[in-house]
Amino acid sequence: MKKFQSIKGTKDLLPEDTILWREVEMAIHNFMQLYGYGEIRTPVFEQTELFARGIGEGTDIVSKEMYSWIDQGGTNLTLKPELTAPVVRSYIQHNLSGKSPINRLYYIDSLFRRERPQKGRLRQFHQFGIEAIGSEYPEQDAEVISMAYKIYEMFGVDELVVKINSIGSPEIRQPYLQALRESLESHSDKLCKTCQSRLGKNALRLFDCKSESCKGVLDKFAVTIDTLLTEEDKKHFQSVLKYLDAMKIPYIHDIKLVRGLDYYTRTTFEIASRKLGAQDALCGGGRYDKLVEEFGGKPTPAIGFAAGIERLFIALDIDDTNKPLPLTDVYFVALGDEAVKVAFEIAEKLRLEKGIAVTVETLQRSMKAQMREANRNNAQFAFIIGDNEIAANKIIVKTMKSGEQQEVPIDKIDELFSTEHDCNCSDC
RNA sequence: GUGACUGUAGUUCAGUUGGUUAGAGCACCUGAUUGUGGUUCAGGAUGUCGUGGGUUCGAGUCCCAUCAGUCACCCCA
Repeated sequence: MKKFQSIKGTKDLLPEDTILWREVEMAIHNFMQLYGYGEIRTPVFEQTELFARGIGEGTDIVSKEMYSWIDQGGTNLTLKPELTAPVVRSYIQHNLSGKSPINRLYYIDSLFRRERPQKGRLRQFHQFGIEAIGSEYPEQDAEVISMAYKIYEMFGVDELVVKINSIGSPEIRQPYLQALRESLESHSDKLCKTCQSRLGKNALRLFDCKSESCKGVLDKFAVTIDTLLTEEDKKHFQSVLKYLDAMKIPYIHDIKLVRGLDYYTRTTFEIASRKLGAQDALCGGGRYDKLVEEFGGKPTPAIGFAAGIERLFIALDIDDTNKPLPLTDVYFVALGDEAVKVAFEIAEKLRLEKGIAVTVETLQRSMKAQMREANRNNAQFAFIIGDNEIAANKIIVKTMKSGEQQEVPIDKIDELFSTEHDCNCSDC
């Protein structure tokens, strides 16, 4: 018999995991609300062309990592590999610019890229992120970058490194690439093999090379982008840095920080943590002042970031020992079918009227086995009911922690919870 | 797409130069306690040794292929 298993690079989240995921998601929702950002949810798939034009045909994402197919109607569709393009599409489609000149949006979502899985990289993975659409001013950059920083601070992630750079307007991209190639042409023999091929097809990525000898060559000979920035670009960038200083956000101005997606302009940034291994970027983002126009909207400046949730978990050092326990308030130990009937009735009443989490035995197990289950479920109380108790119209209430137990008349059960009880649940 | 390493019970892992019936801790189940968990004690079940082929009298162990996982490259969150 064939055993099915989840697709390579995808993960099941079991109850022990989802408790934590929900906590993290709730924290993100609360955080975003504090900054006045509204949640946006877009469909899991879009027209392939949206990503091809938004992210860029030449990028690895579009050229080899997308899950794309032709549907029965002949439309070319793609599971979303990132969210800026869908959000911008939605922004234009629903005319959000007409409702307000500034739209602050955030999302928590699943993304799909067909890459070889490794630490901090999956084929279905999760990101949260924000898109602030409408402001060209540096204070918007500062707001977005500070939010990325503050949310990691809130989660208690340490060893944060914020890298920031300006890559200028799209107009200087081509001249810069040309200048970069020219500056390195005569030294290309000193570069590693991958860098030699990068020089031709993806020159900006040269700066990511980890080889010491390549770094040396680059430091010595490579033209950096700041030499081509316009006065306005420079002024904008300096203002962003000034705001960050004022907010006491530490950063490194990394003139080698470039981002892979075509739509970025001016400010780009990245937050990394040493905890993560080779894929050390927790989040990345930047300005994309031309994308709305590119998609047929009015010229509208924007900036955002995207943050990997799985990578956040790695940075948080979550393991089995600090995972929260599954919780219930009451485990109903029921002996015999009459007892089960009564237990169901009482359980339902407590759930509805008192908001108490009650689990009723459904395996007809021995009392010993049921008690063990109560313990495993981390129940605060075991309610024990059998023929004797039914005859006396009582149930036995055992406090698991102390081991004490008392008989309580069935019609007085809800009084146990009449005042604020010492609830087990994670919400209170 | 490329490379390295790893696949043995639910889980974490032992398993000698190839040798009979493949083990341990934890978890699970039963009992000690006829209706009382978490501690203790006694016992119990559990495996197509990832899969397929090959070498051999004999393969968990050696060889080949394949699949899966992990990490790294490329690239990205």
